[in-house]
Amino acid sequence: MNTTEQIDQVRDDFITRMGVIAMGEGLPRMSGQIFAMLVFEGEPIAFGALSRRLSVSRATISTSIRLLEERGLIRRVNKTGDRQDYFQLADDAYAAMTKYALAGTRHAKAEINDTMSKLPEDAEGVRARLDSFAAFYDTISEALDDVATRVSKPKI
Amino acid sequence: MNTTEQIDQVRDDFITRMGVIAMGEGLPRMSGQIFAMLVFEGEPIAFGALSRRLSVSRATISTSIRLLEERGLIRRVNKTGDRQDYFQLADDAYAAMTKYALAGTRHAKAEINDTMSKLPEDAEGVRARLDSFAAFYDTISEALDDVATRVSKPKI
DNA sequence: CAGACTGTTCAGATAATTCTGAATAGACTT
DNA sequence: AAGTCTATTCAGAATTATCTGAACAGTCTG
Repeated sequence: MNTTEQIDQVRDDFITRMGVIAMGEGLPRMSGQIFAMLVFEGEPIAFGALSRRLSVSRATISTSIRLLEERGLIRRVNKTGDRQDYFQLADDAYAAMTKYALAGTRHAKAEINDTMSKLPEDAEGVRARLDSFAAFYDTISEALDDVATRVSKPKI
Repeated sequence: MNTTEQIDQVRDDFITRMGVIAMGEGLPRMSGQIFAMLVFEGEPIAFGALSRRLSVSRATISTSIRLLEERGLIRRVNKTGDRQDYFQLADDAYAAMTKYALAGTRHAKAEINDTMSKLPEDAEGVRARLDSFAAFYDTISEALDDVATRVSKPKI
């Protein structure tokens, strides 16, 4: 087995695993696999190549790509002289990932707070418990906020 | 509208919302709703009451409960003189929740590391990119670990 | 012991997600 | 302009997740 074959095998394995990990994080498998492929390859990959190498229809690539773009995880780039779209990791992909999670925990906290605001004055026990719950999401949010800044590339 | 009716309405609304939040965090809606109900009520709730108040079959309660127990989020308690099982939040429910997430990020990092170990020596670019990816999960893991300790009740 | 009640399991039903192929529209080439 | 290549959209197919009812085993009660 030569080096190229070895790398191909490692890459396919990595893609498979990251598809599973992605599902655990609330992302569709295919989006995770595309992300994994972009991490692995580094350089921009063509739309058609994604469809071919992941053995999946162009329609699926299109919708998976959209999700990744919406979350700020990937970037669409043009190669002059080629009509295809190319994709690569966003510069701040990991920060974007973190911020998305952060938005989720903040939203959860907001929902809890909103619930609390509707409680009658005398519902002290409930209020205390919801407060603890909200505090938990707050603690996580703080931690994620910290991660986001640590992970962000310093803009020069 | 009296206070009891008001609280009932707020509770049902809270349960609905938390079902949605739970889905966003990779938990089935019903598990989230049960968890929400236990947070809201504070005191132990009977198996039958869960089925009735969430308008769902006993089979569903049984499997949802199992998931929550496996994750250490709730506790099954006995009431003397009552054959039903009762459930309440685990003492360290929020810490358990955090630890579960932490296990996920550590697993992700392990998968990436495993992939790296299979790379041929000369695949420097790939190695560097996977290293950044792993470092990201590491940063999140650290943050979650910190949250876990901050959220844990000090055992007296 | 017979009957009532409890929680679990599992096959099948139901609902939700994800993927595909066909249709479409835009852009480039000749 | 006609033909080719591109990405997107969308209705329906395929897959996956979730819920249910029935069967079951255990436990209590009379």
